Amino acid sequence: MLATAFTTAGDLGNGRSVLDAAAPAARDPLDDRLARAAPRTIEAREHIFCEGDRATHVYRVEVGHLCIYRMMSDGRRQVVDFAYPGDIIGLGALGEHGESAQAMERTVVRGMPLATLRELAQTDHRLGMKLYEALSRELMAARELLFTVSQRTATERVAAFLLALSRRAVRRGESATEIVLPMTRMDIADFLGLTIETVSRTLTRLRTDHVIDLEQCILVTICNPAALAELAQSSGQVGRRG
Amino acid sequence: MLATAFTTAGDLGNGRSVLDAAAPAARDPLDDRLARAAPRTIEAREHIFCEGDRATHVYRVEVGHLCIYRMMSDGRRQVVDFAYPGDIIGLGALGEHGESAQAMERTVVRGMPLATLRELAQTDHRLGMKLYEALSRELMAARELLFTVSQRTATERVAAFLLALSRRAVRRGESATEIVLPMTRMDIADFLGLTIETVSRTLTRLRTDHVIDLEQCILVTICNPAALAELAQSSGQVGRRG
DNA sequence: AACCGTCGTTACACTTTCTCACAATTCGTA
DNA sequence: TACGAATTGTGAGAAAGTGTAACGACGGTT
Repeated sequence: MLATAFTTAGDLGNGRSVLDAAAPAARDPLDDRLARAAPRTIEAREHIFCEGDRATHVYRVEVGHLCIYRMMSDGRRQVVDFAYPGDIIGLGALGEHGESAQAMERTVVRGMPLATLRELAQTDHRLGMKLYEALSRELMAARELLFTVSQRTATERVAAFLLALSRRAVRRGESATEIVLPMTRMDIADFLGLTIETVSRTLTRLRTDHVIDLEQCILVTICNPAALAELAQSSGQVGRRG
Repeated sequence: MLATAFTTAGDLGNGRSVLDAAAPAARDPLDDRLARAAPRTIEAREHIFCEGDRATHVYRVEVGHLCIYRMMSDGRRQVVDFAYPGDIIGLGALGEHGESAQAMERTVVRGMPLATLRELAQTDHRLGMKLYEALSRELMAARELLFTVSQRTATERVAAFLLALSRRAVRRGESATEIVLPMTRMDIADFLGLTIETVSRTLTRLRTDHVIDLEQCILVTICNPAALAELAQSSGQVGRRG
């Protein structure tokens, strides 16, 4: 499912998608191989791999959700991405992993040894290109997130985040307006470069403004997608060059 | 020079370097090819390519400096990287460029058509791997910058930025303490997610604290590298989890 | 069922950074 | 060399987001 491995981060943007075109539904050697791989179950809060671990496999998420993050020595954390079913993780690692991958709930993945992947890529140039493209897409996603975190206000970030999850849900054939947040407020905060309080406050304000509805902290209903999109773009102006 | 194409962004971190090991000085087919390519001169403020342009070449900087950035519809800008001599740019682009590349002064690059690159990569797997690695390194760099912008204070960001430039200068055989800033304050601000005023103020404070010395806005002398490194790590604490 | 720990929400004081205004400096050009 | 334009530096007030703390809701355990 490389073609569908768009990341949350990549979707934070303004809808522009450099690489959207030409996503062939053709059989994928990586897909085939992964389908035959043995599934592996990770319990909630456990890690598939950690920062600094030797990179041995790439994984595809089958069931559940993962949080991909990096830690700083003083405890500050940057969530780099959330992995959903169909997403491939561990692609960028050379030698050792630069991030940790933690299951947010009980999660099932299928893994494929890097050595095998390398062999396959050498014989099948199409696969090689696909890997390159997937990595390139991750780079785009990282820069999109960088943009969001660096230039946007708290409201814009949260709104963009919800819209990203919405688009992603649609891509999986789920509802665009009923969004499940499998991650904690802390995860969201560390993803968007905010504090949990600000995330909470912002979500509350979106609710009182009737842009979204919140149930049990986990289920978000987008009541006013247009307003949400508006907020994601330019909040109440902001930015010296607004 | 793929092996030396570490980016400013990638150096912002705490010195950890996932990929430092095994940088073979061996002949590189990409290098060979680029060395034979015709040089192209770009005047100050002109672009090699712009966001949305069809990606046709990868380029290696020979002389001068480039600013790689993305624009948002409302004018906000995110500088993604600064390219120095030896750096390769345009690697991640698939189809069309996701960023613009602007010369900060008169700059010379050598370009290589993507088609040629693709051909070479198909026959030479070593090159294919190198390209993949270079892209992976760019991803790491992007995430490092994300971390910096997302989690660090203004002082930490500026300090980390100066240290990154210093390391980079060393790598090119230049002085570690005498740093030239070929970019404007605006470029730095848009790189670090700050305003020019904050960048200016922060630099001034570093100077009054005798951590650095400033001459002509462009030449920075690091007087106290240890203090600068200290500031880059954890400023005066800050961060709820400090 | 009561307890405990975790997570999320809310309020308020506080800090950092931003915005705006203007002075000083630098650079390019005449 | 002098001028004008652009860039950079500085200060004061405003705004956004943070830190702290208290409280409530939820889920698992005994």
